[in-house]
Amino acid sequence: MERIKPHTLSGFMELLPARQALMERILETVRRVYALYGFTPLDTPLLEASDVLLAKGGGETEKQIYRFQKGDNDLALRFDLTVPLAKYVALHYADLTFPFRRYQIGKVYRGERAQRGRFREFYQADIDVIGDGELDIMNEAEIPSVIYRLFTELGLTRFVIRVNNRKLLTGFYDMLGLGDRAGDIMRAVDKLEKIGPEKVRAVLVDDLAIAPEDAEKILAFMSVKGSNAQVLTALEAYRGQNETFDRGLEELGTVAGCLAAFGVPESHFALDLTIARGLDYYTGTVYETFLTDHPEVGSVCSGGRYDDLAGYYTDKKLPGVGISIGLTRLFFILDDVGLLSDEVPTAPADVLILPMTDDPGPAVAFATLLRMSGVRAQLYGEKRKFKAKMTYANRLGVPFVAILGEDEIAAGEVSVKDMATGEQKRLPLGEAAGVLSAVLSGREGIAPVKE
RNA sequence: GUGGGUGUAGCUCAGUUGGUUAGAGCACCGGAUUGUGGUUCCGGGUGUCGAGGGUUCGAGUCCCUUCUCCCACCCCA
Repeated sequence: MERIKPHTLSGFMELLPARQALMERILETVRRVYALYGFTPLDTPLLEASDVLLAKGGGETEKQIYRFQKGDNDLALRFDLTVPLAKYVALHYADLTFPFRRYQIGKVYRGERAQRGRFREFYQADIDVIGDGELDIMNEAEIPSVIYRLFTELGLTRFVIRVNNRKLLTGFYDMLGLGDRAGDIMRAVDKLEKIGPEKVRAVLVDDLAIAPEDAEKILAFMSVKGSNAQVLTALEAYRGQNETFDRGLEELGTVAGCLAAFGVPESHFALDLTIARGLDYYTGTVYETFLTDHPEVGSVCSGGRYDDLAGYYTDKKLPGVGISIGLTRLFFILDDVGLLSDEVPTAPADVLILPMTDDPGPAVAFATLLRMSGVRAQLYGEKRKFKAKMTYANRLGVPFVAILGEDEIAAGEVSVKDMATGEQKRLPLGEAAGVLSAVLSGREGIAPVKE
């Protein structure tokens, strides 16, 4: 028989058990924090009708989406969680309560070429607040606090949430009479940090045919840096020339002004005029979160305010604000730089029970007793040499082994071995269960990431 | 989609101007130790040299085709 060489497609992450356990822990943390802010869980199909997913049409989406035929059905894999949300909200509009706050964690698919930190299948963890007709600015101000809380609970300390406002930018470009070029310009300016001001100037002037004096004004505007207060003060100089700009400045001030009350320290928050976000549907506050030590992998969390979520599906005006965390990318980089915690108990069980006799009854009964006490217990039933059983325990990383041989069974006891210290003790069954339960509780609450 | 690399053991890699039976470390398996793992010692190579074709007395090595994966761009989490 000819064997097929097993392989996993590039751009698809596949983890070994210990790593997967850490990933699950991160997923749990994300769910817990999102729920803490009043977001309700939502799930939607991985697969949708192509006409639904591609309602917007054209552009990168069409190029990158996985699309195929099954019978007469034209299907596509979701490439983000926002479009499915738009469909969902339009479809169930009558049954939802607005503002609708949902979180969704799921895999999305993009048929682009994989590279370091770029995946073709990856987890996104989204939150969005959808308003019916209107949505207060406070929702935009609250978003950074969710990011801050979540990243902190994950164990991260070195990250910065960068915030900008699209109205500020479009207003500014309108002032220069470049409103219709805003998209191209923003994309060029977005590269400032990566390629430097000289190259951005070249792109603006040579590639985009922007007048040199306008390019100077753009670069001067983008060079506004400093504390939040300093940036806001510097922006005051532009006030009064454009209504949209002024509104953007107000909004940015409001968002920055709420930070302290929301518990976000200024050290983890930066007004950054170069942030624009590639997606063109943002209309207000935009967010990008970077790991301070690893800017090269790009944003691990981004999003913003949009005015029209579901215009392709409904007449209802549904403004919203949301963010998406690239969990797979985040996990990849943390693992890559050795930041994933090695203190998290990733063993699949706390106690491995080794029956030494032909009759498994006593071992099964002890396993049941442990599980009743909330201790994760696993039975090892294979008839192998004792040494092999111990090796198995060692490789699983279980902290305790419980040995039930003839002597122990006859005495109504069990030998409990602490794998870390090598210490071994014989205890009555009930007492052993109590001791293990007590020792093992209080091992929770360790962040999945160390810093 | 564009451009550039790569491919030898489970992993990281070495392999001379083409030369006979393809190597190292780690990992893994067995034993020392039949009720004690993680340390130590002894033993074991587990391989379609990515695939197909060609040149040659002879190909891991040279040529062609193809696939794969990686890196960068585009774009993005």
